Amino acid sequence: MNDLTIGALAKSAGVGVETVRYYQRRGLLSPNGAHKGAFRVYGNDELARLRFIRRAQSLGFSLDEVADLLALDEETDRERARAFAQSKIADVESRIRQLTEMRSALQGLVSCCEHTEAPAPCPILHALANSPEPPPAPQGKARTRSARQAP
Amino acid sequence: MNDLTIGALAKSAGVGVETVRYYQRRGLLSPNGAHKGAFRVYGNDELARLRFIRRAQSLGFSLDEVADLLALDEETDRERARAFAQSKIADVESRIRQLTEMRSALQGLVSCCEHTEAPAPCPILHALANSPEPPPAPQGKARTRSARQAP
DNA sequence: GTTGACTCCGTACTCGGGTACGGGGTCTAG
DNA sequence: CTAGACCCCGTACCCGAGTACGGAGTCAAC
Repeated sequence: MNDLTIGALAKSAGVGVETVRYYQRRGLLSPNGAHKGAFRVYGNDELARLRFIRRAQSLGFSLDEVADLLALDEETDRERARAFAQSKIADVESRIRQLTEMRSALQGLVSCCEHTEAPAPCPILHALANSPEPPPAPQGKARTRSARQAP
Repeated sequence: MNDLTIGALAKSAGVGVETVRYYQRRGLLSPNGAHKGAFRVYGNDELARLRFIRRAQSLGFSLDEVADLLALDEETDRERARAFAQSKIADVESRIRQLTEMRSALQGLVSCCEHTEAPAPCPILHALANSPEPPPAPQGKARTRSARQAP
């Protein structure tokens, strides 16, 4: 049974110590368990759980959703898990559609810009200033952070 | 010259009053201008500017980027505007790629689930618990708020 | 002349997923 | 036995784009 300190656990899962502690605060990992001396030690089960969290996250599940996933039972909750995944697919697809629309609007502006002659006002800025389109909905950014650790 | 109060301006652009004031604080709209009595009045130029902001935002530009766009000159900054739009396209495309990967991973899980017989443990939860994949990078959500106003 | 809707201004809070900091305690190698 | 690395715990802060709230002033209509 390999006993990991929080630092070793974090490193094995590719996250920071603070992140582990944050997951504990959120209730995704249990904060009380075996101690060796004054320090808590973590086993393979907890490492697996931590990796589960990261995998689910990388598939687009929020930490709240990950908590729900963790509460499912591998034996009896197949239906629920599948429904969950399917609704997440729908979710992802709608975000893809939105982005695709944004891209084509932007491409429209750029190609318009490329086809107008030099001494004309910028068609992109002009379109932004005067476009007849209704201003629909802005959207947040999907920032992608990568590797943590090792400063 | 139609003079709008802040509330009328906001409504014409489909945003909330607080949003207008927020843009003023961010320097996207000027906070000092004509007054009629004790209240500030806004003209068509300011309405146009506000709509510009929303349109750019809906194309994926952050408010900081919108500020840069607003600083461009329609006559002399065509190059810059086009480069800006092009880099935003690249941006959007990379988000699309990410989401597409997420979708196919999810679809893999679901179809695997559909092809295994009933009395087996849930393949989705199982995969999340044991997948060999390296846990790469999670990603933030592109939440899409829509119309504001009208509570 | 008062009611109700609106404006002004400032500060503080929201959400999500962490990161940073600081003062202590502890563990281990040299 | 001491230095340096690590742990514990709590609190506060970051980002982006707003939203909420509260007190005070003001305006238009009835």
